[in-house]
Amino acid sequence: MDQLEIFKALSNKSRLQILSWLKEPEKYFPEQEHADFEKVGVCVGQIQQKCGLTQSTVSEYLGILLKAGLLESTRIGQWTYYKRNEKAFETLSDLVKTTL
Amino acid sequence: MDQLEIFKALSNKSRLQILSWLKEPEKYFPEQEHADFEKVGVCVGQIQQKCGLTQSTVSEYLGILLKAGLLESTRIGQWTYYKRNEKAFETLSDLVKTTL
DNA sequence: TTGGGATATCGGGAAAAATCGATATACATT
DNA sequence: AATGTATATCGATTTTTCCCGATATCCCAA
Repeated sequence: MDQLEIFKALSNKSRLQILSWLKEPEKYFPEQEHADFEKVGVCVGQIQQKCGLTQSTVSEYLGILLKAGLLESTRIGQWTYYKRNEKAFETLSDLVKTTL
Repeated sequence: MDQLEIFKALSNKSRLQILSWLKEPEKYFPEQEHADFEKVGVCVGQIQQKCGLTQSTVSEYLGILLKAGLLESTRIGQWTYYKRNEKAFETLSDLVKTTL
């Protein structure tokens, strides 16, 4: 768990927004055909539509959050689904409380 | 408590380092003549020496951490002392756990 | 009230991040 | 094999951050 990398990943309004949407996918995204929110999360295209950023930017941002360990991804067919890694947020919370 | 501002403040190796030093001033800084670590923290000059950055950079960095609410400052004579605002770290920890 | 020391602010050059369009890759369907 | 769709990567431009030196401000002591 690289503190600096995580804080950099969190230093962007759009990325914070994405994380908050992914906290309650059923609230912020329409039904998905091929996969379950709970199991695998939300696909890139859905996230992109809400963001209002280009596909390439959103893909990169998701990569940044993934690399920092805050998201997990699953490829199913032509789609890549992203969901939060809740464990990472708990670990981060503890880190902020005890060692930061 | 502005999430984004806080995460930006934490997105820098030197600033993280400073925060960690200020967690245990007596361990990382020599005795101070004019003030108490517990009460007011450590003065800019001491912090600068450990950083190896210029005086202006360190002053700016402390300002960033102060503005984000992570530090508190006290002016005594010609010195400005900075110490951690532990309450802010607890609040941040909770925020990461519950709302982020 | 003048000089010196501590800190803050200003202006700038270099490095990194944000963000895009274009293109590549990967998979599914026909 | 060819086409279409979803995502990833590349290259480029703009914006932001990093970090410095120079200067200004603030405070103390002589």
